[in-house]
Amino acid sequence: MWPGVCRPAAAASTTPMRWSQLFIPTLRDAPADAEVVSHKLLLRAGYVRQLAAGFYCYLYLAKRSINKIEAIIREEMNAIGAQEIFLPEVHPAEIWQESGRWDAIGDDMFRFKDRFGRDLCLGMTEEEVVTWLARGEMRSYKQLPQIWYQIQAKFRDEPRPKSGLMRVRRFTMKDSYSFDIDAAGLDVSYNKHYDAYCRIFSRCGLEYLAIEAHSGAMGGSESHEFVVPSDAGEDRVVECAASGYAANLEKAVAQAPAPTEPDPEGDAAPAELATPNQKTIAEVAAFDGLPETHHIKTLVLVADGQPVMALLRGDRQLNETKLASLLGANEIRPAHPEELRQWLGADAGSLGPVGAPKSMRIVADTALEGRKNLVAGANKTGFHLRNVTPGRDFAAEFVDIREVEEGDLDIESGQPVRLRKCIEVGHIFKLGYKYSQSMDLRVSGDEGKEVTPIMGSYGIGVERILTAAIEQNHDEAGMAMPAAIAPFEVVVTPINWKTDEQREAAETLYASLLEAGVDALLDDRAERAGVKFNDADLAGIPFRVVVGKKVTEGLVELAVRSTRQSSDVKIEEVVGLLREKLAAAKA
RNA sequence: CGGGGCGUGGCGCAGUCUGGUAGCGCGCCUGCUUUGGGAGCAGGAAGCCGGGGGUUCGAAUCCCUCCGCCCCGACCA
Repeated sequence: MWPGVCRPAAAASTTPMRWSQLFIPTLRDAPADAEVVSHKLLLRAGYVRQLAAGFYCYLYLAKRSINKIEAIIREEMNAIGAQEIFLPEVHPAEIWQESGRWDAIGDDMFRFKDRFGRDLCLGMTEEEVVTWLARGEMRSYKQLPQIWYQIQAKFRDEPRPKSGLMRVRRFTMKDSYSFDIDAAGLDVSYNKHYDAYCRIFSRCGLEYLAIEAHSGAMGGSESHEFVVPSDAGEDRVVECAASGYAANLEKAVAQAPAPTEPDPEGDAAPAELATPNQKTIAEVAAFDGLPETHHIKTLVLVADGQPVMALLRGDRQLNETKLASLLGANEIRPAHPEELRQWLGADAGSLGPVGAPKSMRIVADTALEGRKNLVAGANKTGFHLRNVTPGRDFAAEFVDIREVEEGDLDIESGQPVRLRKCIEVGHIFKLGYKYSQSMDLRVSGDEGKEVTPIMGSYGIGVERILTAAIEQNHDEAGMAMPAAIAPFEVVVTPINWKTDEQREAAETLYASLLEAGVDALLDDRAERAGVKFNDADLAGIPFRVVVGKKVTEGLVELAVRSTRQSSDVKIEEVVGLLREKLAAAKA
């Protein structure tokens, strides 16, 4: 009854790696609700199943792949002297209240109460916990620097989970935290992470970019994101091949092309122009016959309760992130129509800086600096003003608040930049003193005085590496996983399991692969060849050794998943050849 | 949270408009044949049609309501 019992004894020790015994539920058709490639393939290849929106079960293949990713991360983290720890995923509200994030974060945090009514949350990240830990135990500058890391589940109550494992509510993160005595020390810890991250993503077989990033709600100064270019990504990255500049669109800077025509000459005072029902820049430009670049786009926003006027050249878009960081605002929203009428006496579409209340802060994009005789709203519904000259007719702070667009010119090289969608796989932050200060972490310094350590925090999304690897390596047949993170390195596929020579040769070959340290799988199913080939291709196993008729001549076939090339190889040479190919693929 | 779509065996879908007690393909199980890219034949198992309420002699189908999932947007370390 038990198949294993009547099999040759040699096979008994490795039973779990026989395909016939594994639970790999491959699907011929992709479930209808999967949209992006990696999501479809993860489902079809039997890697994952969804439990609920944003919550996934990782089946055997996914788990093996994730284990390999984690092993690479551990090796590289250990190599920079980071110490692995493991923290609770449930946190008491108190520590988050101390840092101020209990209130700052909002609905993204899963919160609940225990039986006694105490407030708890599921960890989204663990700055508070490590700071609490350090505060209790760290006494002296002599104990610094420290780098602690863990690989742990993280929870975020995403408003819209999507795209398979790309944006989920429970995921695995490698998060690390550094404590240093001063900024120079933080630079060292930060750079160690930067280098380790480069090695990790390379070893995982990803084509990635390290880009300048916005530090967002994390606080802190410098920040880099590690991203993988892919259309399935959600981050937009500005890149200049000539200079090597790369930055998240949220903070990217570039030079906007010059206005399409020179500014009109003359120094006439602003003059009213009736523009009935002409609201958008495009409408007004069509109406007055001037190019969009000769118009001032006026946006009124409310930043943490304070009204702010943002001015842009007509053809440009506001970058809210830039504006928010300039203002130091947590929350920014467009002003309501009633507010506009109250503050400026006009409706959206006719707003402008001339005659705006003195109390209103006005921020103008640098692309408006030095311009003259432009068109702006008159703060009178249905009217605009001609001959508006910044500096003369209104005062403003000139700051770069515009969003970079494809084709804008790189600051350094002057070459056009390009915009690419990317998947964020890692992010590193110089936190500064945000947590050590708010949570009273101090150690004694070398002169006996207390010193506040400076911190950094560093994250890697483990499942995002898997997702990005699939997005970057697939074809019609399925995944073509990088060897370093594929669930198995090699699959041995006998064409006809009932043929004694093929079965025995496959068993022997499989055993010697295992002995040689190759992570191999034996496809011992009584399926037809096509089924086995298709499943192996779907699952993305990098190398396949086919044991067919030619085995009687001492030949097997070696197929490479990524190139879909195959060739006959002498059976006694396969193991050595595979070891070479694997070493090369994982280098 | 706004807009759109979908919920019928494991997967993909039809049936809903026009009410009559559920069907197709793939997969699964058994047997025989077959065996180098998702085999053929024969037989078989499997669905309270997302939940609740209502209308009706009768509801997958009509009405009300709730829930879930996907997509676009908002949001997002």
